[in-house]
Formats: sequence, C-alpha cells, structure tokens
Amino acid sequence: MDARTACLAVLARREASGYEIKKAFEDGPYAQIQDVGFGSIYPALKKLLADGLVTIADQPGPQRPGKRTFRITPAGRLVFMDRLGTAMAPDKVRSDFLFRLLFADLISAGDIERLIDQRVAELRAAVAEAEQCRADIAAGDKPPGAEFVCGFGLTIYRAMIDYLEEHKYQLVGAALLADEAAE
Amino acid sequence: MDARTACLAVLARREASGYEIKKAFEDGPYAQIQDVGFGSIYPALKKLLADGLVTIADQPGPQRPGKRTFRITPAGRLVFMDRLGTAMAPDKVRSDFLFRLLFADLISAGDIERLIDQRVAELRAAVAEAEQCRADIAAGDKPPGAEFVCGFGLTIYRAMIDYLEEHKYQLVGAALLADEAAE
DNA sequence: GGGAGGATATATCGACTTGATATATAGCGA
DNA sequence: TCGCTATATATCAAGTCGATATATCCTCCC
Repeated sequence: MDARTACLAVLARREASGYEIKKAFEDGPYAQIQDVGFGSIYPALKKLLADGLVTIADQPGPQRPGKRTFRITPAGRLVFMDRLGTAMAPDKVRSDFLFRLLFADLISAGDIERLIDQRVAELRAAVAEAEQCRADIAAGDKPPGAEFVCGFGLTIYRAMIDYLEEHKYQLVGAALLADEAAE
Repeated sequence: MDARTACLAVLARREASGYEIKKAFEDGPYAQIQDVGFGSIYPALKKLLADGLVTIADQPGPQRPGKRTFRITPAGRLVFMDRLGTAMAPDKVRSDFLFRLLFADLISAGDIERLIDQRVAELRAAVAEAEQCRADIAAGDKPPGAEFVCGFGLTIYRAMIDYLEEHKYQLVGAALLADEAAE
C-alpha cells in the first residue's frame, strides 16, 4: 500500500488537508493497520494533484492560512476502486518486543518481566482505544467495515494479553534458573 | 530495528553468510517478526565489517566460490547486548487485508467473501508452519525464547482465524443487503 | 554425458518511506 | 502578554524495499 493509495482512501470518505490525513492514520481504525508520515503524504498529494486524481476544494469558512483542503475527483475514485481490486501485499508484523524475547537467554529475569509487563500495559491501552473506537462507530453512521476491523483488533489485542500473562513465567522461570546456574 | 542489529542478532547465534541471514528471516521464528532484504543486508554487513563488529571466518570445508561466512566479534557481541537493553520501537502491523475490509462497502459481497476465505487459508498455512517450527524447537536444543515466540504466533493466528470465521457473515450480509438496495 | 531447473550466493539500483527538523500561525489559559 | 499546544506545510538525509543482474553448484531425468 503506497502513500498515494492511502491518501485516496481517506479522501474517498471526506475532504481533508495533508495534516488531517496524517491524523487519520494516528487514531481511529486506520491506526492499527497503516502508518504514513508527512514525508510521504505531501509528495503523494502533489503527485495526485498533478495527475488530476484530487483537486483543491474551495474554502467556504474561515480557514487557517496555509491550509489546503483536498477533494477526490471522479477519476481519483475510479483509480482507488481499481486498487481495491488489485492483488494484496501480504500482511506484515514488525515487533521489536518479540525480537527481544527471542534473545531472552541473554537478558536477566527481572528485565524480561519488566519487558512483558510494559507490553501488557501498552496492549491494555490499545484495548481501551479500540473499545472507544467501536463505541464511536456504533453511535455514528459509519461503514460496516470499520466495526469489523475494530472488533478484529480488539480480539487480537486480548488474545495477546492472555498469552503473555499465561506464559510469562515459562520465560521468567527459565531465566531465573539460568541466573542461578551462572552464579 | 535496523538491518545492522538484525545481522548481529543472527550472527550472535551462529556464523552465517549474507544469504543465510536472509533465509533466517524467511522461515523460523524470525519470519513472523521482521523482514530484511538483500538490499539492506549486504550494506549492513559491509558496515559491520568496517567497524570491526564482525569478521570473515576462515573456511575449513569446501565452499561455494563467492561465499563469505561472517562471525561476530566480542566487540560486536557487546554492541548487540547493548541494543537489547535500549528502548524498543513500538510494534507495527501493516495489513492490506484489513485496509480493504475498511472499504467493504465499496466491494461486492462475493469479493469480500473471497478476500476473507483467502486470508483464512493463508493463516492456516501460517499455523501449520508455526506448529512445525515449535516441533523443531522441542526436538533441538533451542533457547527458551524461540518456543515462547512460536507459541505466541500460533495463538494469534488461531485467534484471527476464529474471529474471521465467526464474523464473516456480519460483513458479507451487510454487503448483500447493500447490493440488493442498489438494484 | 548433458541439459533443465532450482538452490545458493553476492551485489546494485531507483523509488519510496521514515524520522527529524524547520518554519509559522492560531488559540487558550495563567 | 507570555508560553504552551495544536494546526499546518515542507524538506532532507539515511535507510528500506523490490526488482534485477550475474554466476556457480547440485540434483534429477533423459
């Protein structure tokens, strides 16, 4: 998924500035799935504008000085629909946390426990956010996919928490034994 | 996690060529967690060699012509241990699959069902691979972290399959209703 | 023996992403 | 009015990604 498609996706739902597109990928359902920085968004919007897939919306209300609100064009909508039908890239995970646990034998038992506790706390925060997100969706008139994706995230976060709590001492215990043996 | 650290991690366990490092990130426990291409590995090894964190191991047996086997140095081991203690980058997911489902209202019911079925099939393959991986670990004398991480992956994959199968018709049903309304 | 195909092996290139940084205005509370 | 945060755009160096080029070795089958 390139930045151009990501911008088109947000604009397919509503008009937005580059800044607002960035925010859409920081919270809400997109946040769990994708990550796009300014360094990708602004060049992408420039290209989309040059290709006629988005236009700059005229500004009815009082606006911030530099702000430009983008609107998707019919051509842009066609291109986006076409992308939705094209082959998917395989899903990817990048986890520094699990990477460290692979080398648990090189870390002290205390540090392992701290690492896992910290991650569980982060996951609990993610659960709270996903629950909030789902409540917002139920209240507003959002597309059915959003609820499905939020529910998916919620389920997975909970499964992760359960696994970490159930198996934590398998790892910490092994580290304690190793620490003793080293003495 | 940069490519240099990734190379050091593999070399912390055993000597390996660039090609073998790449393979380590294609199957086995690293595969679920990280992804590194040749375009990152070879420049990383060059830098590590220049910094004295790895050396080229002498070649006892008969070897392939161009092959160079790298060995981590004591300095490299220190740097790697230090990295393990440094702040973690937050975990990231990138899912083209979920992204498409967010726009399920723009896709036909049949296509949604196909999309989900395909993903479930991929996940089943991932489960089989993780089970194989865990069996290999139990047989050999692998570090405790590997079993933990494989089990984690297995649990999450299964949770994903369950959710997709249980909620599939929530999404497909909504799409069918929308298709009818459009006629 | 020989040839096809696949696995092993290194290297590089352009396009893109990432993370940091620079710049500036608006709004709000102390 | 001073400082803080949020809004807003833009750019840069460093690094990553995916494709491609090149070459050798091994195995299987005719």
